Amino acid sequence: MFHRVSQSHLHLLLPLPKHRFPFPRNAITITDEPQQQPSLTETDDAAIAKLVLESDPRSLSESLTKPGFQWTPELVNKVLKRLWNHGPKALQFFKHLDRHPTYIHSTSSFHHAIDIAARMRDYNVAWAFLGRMKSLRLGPTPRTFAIIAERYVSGGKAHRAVKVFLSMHEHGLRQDLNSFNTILDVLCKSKRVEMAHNLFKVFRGRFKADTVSYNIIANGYCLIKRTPMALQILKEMVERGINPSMVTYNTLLKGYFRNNQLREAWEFYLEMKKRKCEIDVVTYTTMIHGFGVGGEVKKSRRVFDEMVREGVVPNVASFNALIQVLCKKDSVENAVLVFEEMVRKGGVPNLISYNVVIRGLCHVGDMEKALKFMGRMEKHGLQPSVQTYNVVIRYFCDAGEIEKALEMFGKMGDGSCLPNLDTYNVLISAMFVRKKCEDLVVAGKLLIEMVDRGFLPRKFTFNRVLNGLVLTGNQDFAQEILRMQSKYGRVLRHLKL
DNA sequence: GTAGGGTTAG
Repeated sequence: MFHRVSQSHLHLLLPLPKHRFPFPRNAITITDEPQQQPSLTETDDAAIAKLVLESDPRSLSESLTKPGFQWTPELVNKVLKRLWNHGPKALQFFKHLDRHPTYIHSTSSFHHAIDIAARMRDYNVAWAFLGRMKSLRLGPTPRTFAIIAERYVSGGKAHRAVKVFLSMHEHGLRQDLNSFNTILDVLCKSKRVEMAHNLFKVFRGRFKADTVSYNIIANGYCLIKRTPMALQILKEMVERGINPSMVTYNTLLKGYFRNNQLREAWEFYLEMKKRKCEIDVVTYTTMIHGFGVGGEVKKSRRVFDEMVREGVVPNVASFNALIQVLCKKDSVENAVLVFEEMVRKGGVPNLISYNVVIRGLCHVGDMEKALKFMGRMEKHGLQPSVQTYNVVIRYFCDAGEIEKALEMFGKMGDGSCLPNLDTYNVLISAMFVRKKCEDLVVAGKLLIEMVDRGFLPRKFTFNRVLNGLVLTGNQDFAQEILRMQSKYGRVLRHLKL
């Protein structure tokens, strides 16, 4: 019963688009005369991303190497960012351009490519890029190793990350305090705090650990809600004659809130004042957010007023904190009032402001107003992000408005903002609520599409879709999905079907 | 781009 499915997500039900005329006319002019190089416009990166998405890999090379078109690192980076959620296409683009007769990739583009490859856990490709950088004498730089280490840690290979750091010198790079702090931070941000702390204890002497190093470790312990340990780190740094900074104190303060220790947080703040700390905008914002989500909305507002009284100017983050608090613990109406107040006072809402308000509106079921806010973003020079779409899609699904969710998803498919892992997960789950045969077919198509785009579905998702298809008599399609496993065998091995 | 505040559910 495909006829009930709306236009906007037809692309799921149809074969992939065939190669079309490369660039939208006028967006880019390709000429054979180098003298007439077109000037770059804002739409170039969008048009190129679209071309890459739609064209056949074999013909792509020619289109990209047409003489007369001027590539710049900035343009290449913009295109890579647009293709961020389509790793394979992004890398295809990068590799093709790497064979361009005259254009040579910049270090930052290599970093994007390495990041994308490693995120897909294709570490071999990432290292191959590093080798290519080396042969072009563009790197590697400390940043290159930071990226690789970060991806190893988030891929569950923290030990490899540490190894990479320890082998930096083999690539001609000095291990210094900066790179030491970076690896510590990478480990801490992924909650491998013990490992970071051990590394820290081994090397703090050699690298002369500084305030930053200690702050990173203290923050790590705050992230895993071990504030006593964070306090211990603070004590230790003082003992070793290293001065804590406002960053240190704000880190601890946030740690107390995160651990739901509101009283301790307040006492810590009073202590800061007693010690004549110059309470800054971060301190206040931390408290506005902390007290609010802890349920003390009045206190949150009082802190906001106190900040203004003390002559500390609230910035967007401060407003966002208050808006978020009101959405969660008060009413979305009041949150919107604060949003409007900020605009009236000349404050410029950013992506987070919008996402917070939109989520708040969705949460109370006011989808109409949420969409209105989405439309307003452009006035502030913003475009809905993948998070914006995900929120709206999620709440449409929760409300049972599957068609509208798919319609939203269709808008992303236009290429303005590619869906990410969360988008697919939310949408695939939603395909089970109506218990309709055709919904499961869509779920299957979504599953194939996400794998195609370099996302790894959870084993659960995979089995759920397969079972659903088999139960609804779609044996053939289930087979097709199983075949996909062998195609992507290496990547999907963890699924153990 | 060595560190701190603001965005994903109940």
